[in-house]
Amino acid sequence: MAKQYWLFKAEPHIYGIDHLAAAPDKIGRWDGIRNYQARNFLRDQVKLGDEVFIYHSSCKNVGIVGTAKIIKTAYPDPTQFDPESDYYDPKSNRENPRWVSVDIQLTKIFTRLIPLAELKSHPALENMVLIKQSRLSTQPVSAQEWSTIHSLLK
DNA sequence: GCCAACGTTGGC
DNA sequence: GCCAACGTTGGC
Repeated sequence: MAKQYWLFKAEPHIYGIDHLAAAPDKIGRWDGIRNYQARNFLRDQVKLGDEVFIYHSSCKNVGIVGTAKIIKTAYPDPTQFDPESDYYDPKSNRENPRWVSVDIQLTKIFTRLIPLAELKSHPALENMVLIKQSRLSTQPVSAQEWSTIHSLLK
């Protein structure tokens, strides 16, 4: 199956591209996803080698800040079992975990943040899930959108 | 901080 | 299964 592209949202003050850049081998666990639609993408469709835009949300400068690749596909998100975690889910259990994580490795920090407003104003991006459905934290990106967004950096 | 959009919960 | 109430996301 062909490589697919994704967009993952993060609140940079909690876990953003800087955290990923500072991690050993620039590898991080993408956890804390607690929305079924977003979970289903992670669990059922995200594959090894797929590429991902990292998007910063709920902050002063919202937009795409870089890219990463999938280095480990879905496995149970350990934070759901940890009562100390903000992402603890008492209704989940180890026999039948409700939530999953994937591991990603940073591939590029963009030379500039591409603001949401710029994405919204670009005609070729008007059908992006990001723009059509604003409240989805992991979402597919088409190959054309992937390429268009990279062209904005030049 | 406001508020629109939308997901979740729970009574019936 | 419906739907009102409530909670969360996320841009501005």
